[in-house]
Amino acid sequence: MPELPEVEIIKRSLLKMVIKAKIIDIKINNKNLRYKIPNNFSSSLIGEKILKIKRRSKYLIFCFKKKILLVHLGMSGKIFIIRKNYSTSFKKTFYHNINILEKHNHIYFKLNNGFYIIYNDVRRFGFLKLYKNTKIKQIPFLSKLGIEPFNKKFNQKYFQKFISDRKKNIKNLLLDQTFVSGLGNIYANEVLFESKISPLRGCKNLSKNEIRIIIKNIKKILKLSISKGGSSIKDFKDTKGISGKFQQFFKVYGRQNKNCSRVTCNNKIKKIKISNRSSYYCSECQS
DNA sequence: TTCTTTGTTCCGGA
DNA sequence: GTCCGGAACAAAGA
Repeated sequence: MPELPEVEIIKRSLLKMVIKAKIIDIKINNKNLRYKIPNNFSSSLIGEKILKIKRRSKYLIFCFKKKILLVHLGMSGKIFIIRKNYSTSFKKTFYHNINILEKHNHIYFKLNNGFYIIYNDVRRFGFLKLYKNTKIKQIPFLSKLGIEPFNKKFNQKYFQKFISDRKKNIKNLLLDQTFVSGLGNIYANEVLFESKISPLRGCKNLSKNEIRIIIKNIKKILKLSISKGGSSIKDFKDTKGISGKFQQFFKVYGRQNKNCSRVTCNNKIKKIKISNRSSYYCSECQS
């Protein structure tokens, strides 16, 4: 699932390979993503040069001269950068030895530097939206977002001020994108495990030290994941290889009934639902 | 056929 | 007015 670290890795790959390139053709196989791709999508983008690529939370932002393309990968969205002759079928293409199923390649961007950008999405919960003559801060999806976790202003003072009149539990607080933007369910679980805090704790009852630890671990785990993801992409061997690498990294997510990752603990990881989202935690280590 | 998965939005109740 | 959580939504695989 693409969360902030995965999106950051994709952005870095794109920066290396397609920055300053011009879009010379677009092929749309399926318009029905989260939001339907409008009819003028291709004609609006063909001829445009990719001037900047940014990330905000889990959103990718492609900047053109007077247009912005906003991309959200949803649950299963992927972006492939590939060098391929347009006349050849993509059906049997391998990318880092991953077989790309043409069935789920919804949009191809052909660039003037020999590369294609492919938007692939099995579940089609992701979306691409084009904005004309709009500033990044004015885009509705981005204007409501809270602070980025790596921002220095995401600190103790900010945290304490935000929770002063909140009744939420800490798990829901971490998922609240107006509080901090970019944490998803997986990393919220991992951060709380690392911080030894129960996901059910009311955020108002957290001590100063616990808040300090949570902030530290958010930054630490996201950074670690970016470094792991970056290196593991190189090592991907096949689809099994991917899940293996990711599972290796998770200490609590998806580990219900398995032993707690802390060697000093003999407890089993519990799985509960908090606000309809799966929460994994150790009832011994996290309180 | 039903359940699960995600981020986002909407809505009713407090 | 604002906060909170539940439900709905998108699609597909198990």
